[in-house]
Amino acid sequence: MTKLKIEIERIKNEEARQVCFSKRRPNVFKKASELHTICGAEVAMVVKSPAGNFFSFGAPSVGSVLSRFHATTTRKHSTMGVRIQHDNSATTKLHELNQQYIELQNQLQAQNEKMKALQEVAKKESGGKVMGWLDSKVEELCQEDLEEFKMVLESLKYLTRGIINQHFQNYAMFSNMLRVQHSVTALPNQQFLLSSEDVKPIIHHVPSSTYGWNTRIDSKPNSSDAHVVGTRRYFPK
Amino acid sequence: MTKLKIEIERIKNEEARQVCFSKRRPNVFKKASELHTICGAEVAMVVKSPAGNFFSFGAPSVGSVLSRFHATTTRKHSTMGVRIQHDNSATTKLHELNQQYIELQNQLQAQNEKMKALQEVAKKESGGKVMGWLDSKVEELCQEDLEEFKMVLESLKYLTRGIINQHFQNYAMFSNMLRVQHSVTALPNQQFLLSSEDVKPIIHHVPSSTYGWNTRIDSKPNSSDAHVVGTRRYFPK
DNA sequence: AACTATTAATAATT
DNA sequence: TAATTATTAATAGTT
Repeated sequence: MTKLKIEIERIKNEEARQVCFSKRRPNVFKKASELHTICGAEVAMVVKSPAGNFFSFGAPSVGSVLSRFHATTTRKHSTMGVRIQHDNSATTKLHELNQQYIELQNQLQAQNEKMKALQEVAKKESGGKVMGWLDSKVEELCQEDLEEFKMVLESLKYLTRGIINQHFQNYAMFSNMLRVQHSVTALPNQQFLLSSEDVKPIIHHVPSSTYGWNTRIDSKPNSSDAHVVGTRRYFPK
Repeated sequence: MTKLKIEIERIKNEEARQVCFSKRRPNVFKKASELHTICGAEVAMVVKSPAGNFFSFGAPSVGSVLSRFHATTTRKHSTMGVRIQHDNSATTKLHELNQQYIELQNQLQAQNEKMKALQEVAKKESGGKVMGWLDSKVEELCQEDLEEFKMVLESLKYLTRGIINQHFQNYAMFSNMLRVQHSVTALPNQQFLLSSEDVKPIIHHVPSSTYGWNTRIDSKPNSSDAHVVGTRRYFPK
């Protein structure tokens, strides 16, 4: 993202990782804060540093946001509703869940890989104008068949080049020549309706405490990444 | 922060505020995701949009981070409403896994529901109106069902091919009559207008670099924020 | 910890 | 609306 674009992947060197965290964390909080101030959104954020220290940010407060989030989500699914069995059954259940969990993760990972492949296709298909607006969205698209999608992209590129407009223009021109009353504007607009169902919420339990703005919660009183919130320098232009 | 530096203060115009939120929110989640992937930090984030919709992001999961945060903070701040005792590692691990498992399930479920939305579109919008699907929130549609998606793609291809064919047919007809080459650029531009309404968009993004996710959770299926999506004009190049 | 050369984010505009 | 663009903000590598 700067000086050199880096891959979004784990930094292997531990110290460098910690440094990067210390640089980035305040900015994420800052963005979250701005989202609150500028847009009026409520935000709750908890971050655990690679060193194991907790940081939190909440506006108006972590607790208020989370409790409302919890109240909203628990209506449909209750995380806590799944009772935790003790000891014997716990171990068994753990094993089961672990299997299912791994399986689900694999599915998701597979999808992510497909997405990446899609991105590759999209990048190679550079050119058309429609491609431009498709491009950004493709990054977030999930689907199965690369080849088919490629074909669609190709088709869309033709559309981009104005074939639809040319079609209507030629049609109008042709009509004029024949002295027939025809206008492109007489063509009915096409309107579409998209409807969709509500998404089932993600589940989690909700602490109810309230924290102020920018808090670091020390599990250990040490900490190299102990400083709070962004240092920012402004240079004369 | 661009074009013109703006003050960090509440945007008064409601629509503009919502627009700003829609632009900024994904970036904040992205930053949070990167903090996890690059630095190995754990992140939990809950955002309530100005319209009242909840979004969440968690890596490795909202629940796992919050429960650990909770476990840490409860020892120091006794104001916590929910107290979780982790007696043994198996039980603790089970709880975390359970939460992650449920979240993953929900994510997959959401994807299936998106698929349903896609199906609806595919069924209602036969032939030419598939463009409406493209015109709308494509980026928010992820799905599993290959067959159904194929249907949409086929329709799209059909549409495209149809228009192109018509274009060429008319062009050929016109050219034959005049026996001259002509340029469409000599004609005033016509605009082909597609519009679509999106009653209730589903949002579910999976950052490709992590197994974190963010979700919009609808607290009420009403929709004060139901809004028209995508009037799109296609211009000749 | 400070410094830029770059990339990323985004406010305003179209 | 969504795409574009002119700026500002964030930051990776360096000092």
